[in-house]
Amino acid sequence: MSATSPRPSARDRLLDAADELFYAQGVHTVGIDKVIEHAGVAKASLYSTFGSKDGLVRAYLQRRHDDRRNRITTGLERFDNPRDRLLGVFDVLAETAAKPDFRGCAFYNASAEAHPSNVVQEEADATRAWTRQLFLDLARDAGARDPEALAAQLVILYDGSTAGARLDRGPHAPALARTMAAALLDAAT
Amino acid sequence: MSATSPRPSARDRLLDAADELFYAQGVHTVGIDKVIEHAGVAKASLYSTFGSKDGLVRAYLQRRHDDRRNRITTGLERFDNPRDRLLGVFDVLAETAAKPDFRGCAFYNASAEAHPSNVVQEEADATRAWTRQLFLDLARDAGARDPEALAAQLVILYDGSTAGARLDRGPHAPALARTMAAALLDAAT
DNA sequence: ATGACACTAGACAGACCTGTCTGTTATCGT
DNA sequence: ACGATAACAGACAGGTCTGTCTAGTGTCAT
Repeated sequence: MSATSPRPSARDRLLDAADELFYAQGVHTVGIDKVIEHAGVAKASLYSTFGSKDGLVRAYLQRRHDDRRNRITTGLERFDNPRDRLLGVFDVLAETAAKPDFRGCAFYNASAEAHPSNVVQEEADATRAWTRQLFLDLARDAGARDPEALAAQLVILYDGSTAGARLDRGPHAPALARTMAAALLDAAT
Repeated sequence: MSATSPRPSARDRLLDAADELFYAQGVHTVGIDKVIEHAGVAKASLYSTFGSKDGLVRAYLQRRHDDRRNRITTGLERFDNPRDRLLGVFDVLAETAAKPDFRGCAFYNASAEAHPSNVVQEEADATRAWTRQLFLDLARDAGARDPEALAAQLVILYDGSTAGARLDRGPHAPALARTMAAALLDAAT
């Protein structure tokens, strides 16, 4: 066996541990010691790799952003027409929210833990801008009369059903948001 | 002058300070010492009144819940027909979100700071149930064919525009949600 | 005026936090 | 074979956190 896992680098193990712990318990609640213990890594490795806890938090959020982008874009590939692709965003959300470890939007959560850390603010803004642009592109492709207006409405449905899924613990809100989005789209084309 | 402020009790000053600090900076970030200093109160008074920090957090959330209920119900009194009253919930939200110190839903924020504290969970659930019932009553009064279904949709708009107002820092999302709610209501009666 | 009560001030214990630093081991390219 | 690199383990400093405890102050009803 040569291709079998030559043990991931300290960096990767740290990111894995950070993802799991920060998302499940909050970036502020989880201390450095818990992360390195869970990663099986020395503290010096963390600080030589990421510089500070803030650096690790930033890397965690960036990876969350990447993962989310991939999850959505690959999730939409299975659809072959613009309408389904637009609504598919809510399908993907419903799938994600159905998982037992779903805890809502990592960016909102991190941002709510305050410490007006601009690190979090920046990453949250970046992800939000991406989402808005995604809906704008999809609305255009689907032939909406006013894509900007439709996109803004879809963002509200997306945010609302994400929050609802977290607070009510289940994918009902995303499923409902999908039917609302369908009605919106039909009225807007 | 006899009726002029005989200095509020330690309890009231603690709640005022907790409200201001917890909401602005998060229940986890803000320590006991900051609260008592801001309230001008001795630490022993806090612990004899509320028992623990968790007790103070619970009282803070309960007062938030009461304030919100009052804000909404009195805010709706100015409307004289069911339709405006239903949409008025979003007007009130837009007014609240326009204030510079608005930081989103206190319950979601506190819950996002984790420590799977059931105190927070309980209070959040209570507020959510109240909101759902409010929309249900208003939908019924407005003559919706399926009040339950309409209420569920309105909750999504409410959650989404609250989150949007926080993350995008302004009352645009609530205003948009109001027009969406109007369309929903017109289609459902 | 006396005792109950609400409150103040602040020291303290014990835990936990971030970040630094020392010293050791293993792997790899040359 | 050797030096660089990456990683390990863990002690330590300095700070902050919650919660407890002692001791003193002011007010009010009896």
